[in-house]
Amino acid sequence: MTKEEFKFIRPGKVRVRIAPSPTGFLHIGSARTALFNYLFAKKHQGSFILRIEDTDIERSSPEFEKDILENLKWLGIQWSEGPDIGGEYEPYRQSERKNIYTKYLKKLLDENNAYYCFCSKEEIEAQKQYQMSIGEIPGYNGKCASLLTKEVKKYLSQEKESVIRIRNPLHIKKIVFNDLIRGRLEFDTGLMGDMIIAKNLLSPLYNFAVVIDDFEMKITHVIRGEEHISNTPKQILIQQALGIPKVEYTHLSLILAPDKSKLSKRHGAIPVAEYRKQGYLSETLVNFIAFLGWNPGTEREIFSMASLVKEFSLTKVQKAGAIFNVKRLDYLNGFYIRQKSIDRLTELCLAYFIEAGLIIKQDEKFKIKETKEEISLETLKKIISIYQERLKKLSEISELADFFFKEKLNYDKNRLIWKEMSIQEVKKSLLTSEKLLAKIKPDNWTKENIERVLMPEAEKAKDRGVLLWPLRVALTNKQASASPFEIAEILGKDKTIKRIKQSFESLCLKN
RNA sequence: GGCCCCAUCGUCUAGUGGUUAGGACUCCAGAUUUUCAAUCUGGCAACCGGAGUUCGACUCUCCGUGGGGUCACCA
Repeated sequence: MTKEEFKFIRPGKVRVRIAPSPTGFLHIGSARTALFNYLFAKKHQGSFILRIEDTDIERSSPEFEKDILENLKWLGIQWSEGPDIGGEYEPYRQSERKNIYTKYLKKLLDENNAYYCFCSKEEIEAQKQYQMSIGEIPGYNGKCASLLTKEVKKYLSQEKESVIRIRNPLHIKKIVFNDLIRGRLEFDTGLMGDMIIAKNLLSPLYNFAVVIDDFEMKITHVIRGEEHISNTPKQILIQQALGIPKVEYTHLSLILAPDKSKLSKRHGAIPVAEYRKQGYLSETLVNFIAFLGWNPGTEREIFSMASLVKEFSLTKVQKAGAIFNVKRLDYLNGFYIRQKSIDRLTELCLAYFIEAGLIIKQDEKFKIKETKEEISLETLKKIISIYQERLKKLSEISELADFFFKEKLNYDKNRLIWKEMSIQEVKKSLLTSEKLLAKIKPDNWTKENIERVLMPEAEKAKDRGVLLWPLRVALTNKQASASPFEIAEILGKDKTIKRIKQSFESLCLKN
């Protein structure tokens, strides 16, 4: 822990939260904010709270909330508090806390720190236009600020449309707070008009609900995206009107699209669920996201969640926004795939085979979809193991290994040809392979034996590819693949011989 | 436009007054290899500009420039 950070932290007392609104899927940006909050909490043995900010009923949806919860859990970012539902915690929801906001709203109104405003939207808009036209800063002019109680009551009883505004205390000229990443930040309150904090007693608006909740939930540190910097003075103003303590604010730089704009719904903000579907591992995403704007200051770059917790420090977070670099993500994912045990990797990959319609699962057994022939888990493991170090994303496995599950391959004649070989030479090469392989007894059909039989023959030519390339393509019909010995072993003697014959025949066809 | 934030290789970054400016990804070359990966070795590549402070600035200050955020009865 750095000295600066220490000033603000009492171990065990830290309480942080993430407060997503369920108006979209969990994307990388909010996942990172969640992760940093989580790491900070764990690092200081504190609490990490999930609060769903669904005060905007129009835009919120349970579908999004479900997505947020699921993917947070998948990433291993587990909240440590909330209504208990049998060993698990529900998140807090603002929609379930309305009476709390009402209480504080009434208090503010009673103490005359807030007031009803009956100005129409049109009126406000016109005023704004006018202010801008004469070069003034737009802001509410305070027309309703001095309404008599009698008048307010009258309008209210008439059900005249209204909102609740907070009174901007004139004696406060400047709002200053210390951002753990950015240092001292200062704002001029003169620039802020009396802001609307609620549509009515039952419908608080964002800035108000946040302040109340952070206070009620005893949040010590608010760690959120940079887009909230300008909300912070507003929230501090509300705290002061309410007479409640300030909390520590820290603003994380944004994750940027390749054009340096903010990652947004229409520009590259890919849902976490989508990465998951493509076959990125959660440990990849966690490691990757953590390093977007943070770095332990050493040269180590591979970190599990546990080691991240150990090393994490807010003060080491970069101030500038970071561009999301997919190439690096892929590299990391390849790394983590290579670390997986073959059992676990198989488990993960099977779903992709099934989804691609290559295999089906019936009564706990796997069958090749095309032939209904059973395929053992052992065989599937072998298939996956030979592609383990080639995989960048799990989803690639079905494309890479599809030939294991197909009866006939549509050979590309040219692909069977190695370098400058003629068709005749390719045919001869295939014949040689077939002849040699036929001699191997089925019981001895292992990759070692296959290699032992073929290699001496391949060595005879100055270029091993003369024998091995046509064979490999005969077995796979692919430009690139694992070694023919490994593939032949998995395919079995019969299928191997059959494929060599099929490819030979394809060479005999005109075009 | 107002207010605010930011600025080291193409990208993610280390660096807190004196360094051959380090690492990782990408890219390139070599080794290995039937192919593609993986792996190993090597290479290309950066302090936004200008003033100041200082014996000395990537580092501190100011001014530019550039990029970004935000200006709702959304969150």
